[in-house]
Amino acid sequence: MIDFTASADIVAPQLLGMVLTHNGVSIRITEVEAYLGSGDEASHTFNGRTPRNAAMFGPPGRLYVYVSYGIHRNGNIVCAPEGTGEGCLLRAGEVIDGIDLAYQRRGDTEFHNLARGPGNVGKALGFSIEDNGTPVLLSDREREPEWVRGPRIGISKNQDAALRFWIPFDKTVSRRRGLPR
DNA sequence: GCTGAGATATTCT
DNA sequence: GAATATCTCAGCG
Repeated sequence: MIDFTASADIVAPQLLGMVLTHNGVSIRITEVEAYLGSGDEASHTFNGRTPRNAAMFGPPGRLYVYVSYGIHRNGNIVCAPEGTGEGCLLRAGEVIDGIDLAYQRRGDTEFHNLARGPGNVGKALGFSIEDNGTPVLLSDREREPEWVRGPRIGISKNQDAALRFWIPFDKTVSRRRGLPR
């Protein structure tokens, strides 16, 4: 079982390949990003505690959901001891259960696009603001999959930090503008 | 495959 | 009141 009181960049690779179940849909996690508490300018918690990011300072192993660009619901798993403010952003996954429900929420699309990209993960799993602080349902994985780490995506600060973790060559991992596979 | 534009909650001044 | 944000989609090649 994962020790969620560890730092986010320690927990992140352990999440890869695990099955997350929420609101009737299960995904196998294929891509995550770690956001640290201090010294990480890109983290929501960098400028201290606010009503929005309160859940990230709460007990680890819980959910932190926030609205991105006013449109998307992005989900994080809270890491590190309570009060630290670290988390792992769920960037992509492969839907393995509740597929009908996922299609219903996402509309007609390619199968591997169902939970490809952070906003789409939130949509497929039906994240909402009310889910803040709710426990995360994770299955144990049988063995650790192969994974790699690299720079994060879609942020404007501290891009050089290699805090993105993903399973290489997986169809469901978001391939952003001309970045390495 | 790549580019450009749009959407609004939250925070900062 | 203004700026920013852990993006996504349609439209084109």
